[in-house]
Amino acid sequence: MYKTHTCGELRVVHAGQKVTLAGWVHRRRDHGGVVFFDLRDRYGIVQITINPDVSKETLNVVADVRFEWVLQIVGTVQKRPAGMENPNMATGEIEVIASEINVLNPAKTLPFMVNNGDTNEADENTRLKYRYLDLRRERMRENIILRHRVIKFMRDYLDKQNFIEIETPILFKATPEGARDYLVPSRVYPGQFYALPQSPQQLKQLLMVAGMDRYFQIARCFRDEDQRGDRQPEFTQLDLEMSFVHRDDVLAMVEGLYTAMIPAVTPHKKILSSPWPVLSYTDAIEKYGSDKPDLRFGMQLIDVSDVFAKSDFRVFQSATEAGGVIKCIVAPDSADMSRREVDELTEVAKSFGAKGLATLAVTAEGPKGTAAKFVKPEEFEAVKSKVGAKQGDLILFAADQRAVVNKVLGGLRLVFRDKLDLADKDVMAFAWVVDFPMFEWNEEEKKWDAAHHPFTMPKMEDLPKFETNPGEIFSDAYDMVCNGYEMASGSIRIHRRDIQFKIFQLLGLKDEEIQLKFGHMLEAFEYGAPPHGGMAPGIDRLVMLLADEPNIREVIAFPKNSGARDVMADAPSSVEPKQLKELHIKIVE
RNA sequence: GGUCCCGUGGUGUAGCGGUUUAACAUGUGGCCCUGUCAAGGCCAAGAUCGCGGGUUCGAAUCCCGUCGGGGCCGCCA
Repeated sequence: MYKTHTCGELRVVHAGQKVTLAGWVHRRRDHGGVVFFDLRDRYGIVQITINPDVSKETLNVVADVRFEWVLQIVGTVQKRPAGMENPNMATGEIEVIASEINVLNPAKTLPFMVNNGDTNEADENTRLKYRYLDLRRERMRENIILRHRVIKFMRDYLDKQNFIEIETPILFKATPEGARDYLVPSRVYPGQFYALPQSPQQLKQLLMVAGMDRYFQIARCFRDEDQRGDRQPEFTQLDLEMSFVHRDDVLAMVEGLYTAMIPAVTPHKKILSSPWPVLSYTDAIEKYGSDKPDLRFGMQLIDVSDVFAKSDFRVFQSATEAGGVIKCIVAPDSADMSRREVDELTEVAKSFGAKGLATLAVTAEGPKGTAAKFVKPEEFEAVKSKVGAKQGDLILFAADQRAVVNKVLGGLRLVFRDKLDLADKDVMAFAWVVDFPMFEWNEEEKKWDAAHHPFTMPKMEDLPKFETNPGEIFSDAYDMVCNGYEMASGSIRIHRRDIQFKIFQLLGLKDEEIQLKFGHMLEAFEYGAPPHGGMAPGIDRLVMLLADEPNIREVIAFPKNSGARDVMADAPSSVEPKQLKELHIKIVE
């Protein structure tokens, strides 16, 4: 070993000991005669003191030393002289008086500073290009360590619950449904491809058929879709599956895991309510305008169609006549919002599909806002009392088809959350959303899509609707949500061949196609498949929330940028013609 | 695919039609300094303002295009 101790562990009890340390030069303070520098490793920072009275030689060595040089120090731990302690440092009561310094490796001038906390943070592309330097920063190091603790806790907890960790293949089979696959060409079979798994869904179900009973995996998943702050081309899920369970058994298991984990890994985070609230999908959409509601604050959507049933306001009239609804949210203390701010909100509303945005400000002089002159006094009073608006509040209306109204107001609700700082970042508002529709109508392709995935068990009592109205079939799917993010998604699965076959047919797959793509699943269900279900909590998003980070790139060691590029290694990149030839691939310009 | 925002020394910002030879901080180089901890002091180097075109007597500044980055919508079984 190059060292006897880590930089973070030395305390007064070590005083008098001769130690050897190795690490990076975090800062240096050169007084000409005496020189201090802070040596850093993963475990902390310690002050090294070069005193010419102790060793003239070390002073010469250290003259050239700059930021991020890698040094080995031999020295003696000393309690600092009275008044020289640094209470801001864990090791601030001691210092190491160097007797010998070895330069293990010098460093060029850095493209950005790694020792200045979050001030002057470099452009993200620069950080990603030099990710190995970026990861030296305290914030990144803490995020990566937190991520490790989360995964370690999950492994230990699930192990105690009789789960076993099983690896599944990364090279698997393309699926026609769902996200775009990342394909891997086969050298051995010209024109054929593996696909990287969008999730180990099929494999974990087959492990249940195999009698493994309780499976989990820290699973990498790949989806070739456009990026977001909370979406990467490859991401990590805690994939798990259980046999002989009903929905509530799965929920209880995962809720138990998270309820135990949060205080253990991030004691400062508070879980809003325990047990977690359970919302139906329909309730979530109607009350919060989202299937992943942020429950840290109110501002629920309120249906005021009845209040404006006889309204003279054209916008309201035409919405109700077309079979739509009028709903609103109440923004507290926002009546004095400027015209410009309201215009901005209107733009936001339009981006979610609204044709416009009507507002009513409750002021001392009566109603103000874009809808004020169209609303009768009795309507104003009625809506005020129905939504509980008080003076100073701003009521925002959306009038359109129900789905549009919910989406628009749901979006605006989150804008006000951020604008008015309504949500405490240290609160984790976990909840379950249950009873999802089984299918969604795909208007573009004029066919039914699976709302969750095609292996989800429909509600048994809805089975007769297969022939009549598939849109009214609900499923045993469930989501875990927290603070406006979908944190996990799962379902009770189909374990019967006949039901599974029917689902595929309804999704528009031809019989031969079903056999070709999913024959292995159907066949497996004929050899004694147990009832089973599971879910897959996202690890990146969870760590992002726990670390108070604004996007998941900050909790992934080597993430892609929003264009799905690795800017450090510069991938994807061209390959040698020889490689292409072996893979039987020709590039078409 | 659509839309909005951002590109100024190595890094982070200011400047937003004319005393700007583009300012400040930090970093870099040099000198001074034996108790600092974001050490301090003095000096110096370092940016044709992403790129291309246009408007103008004059463009970092206004307009158009393009490239790069980020957010949102679509997409994400």
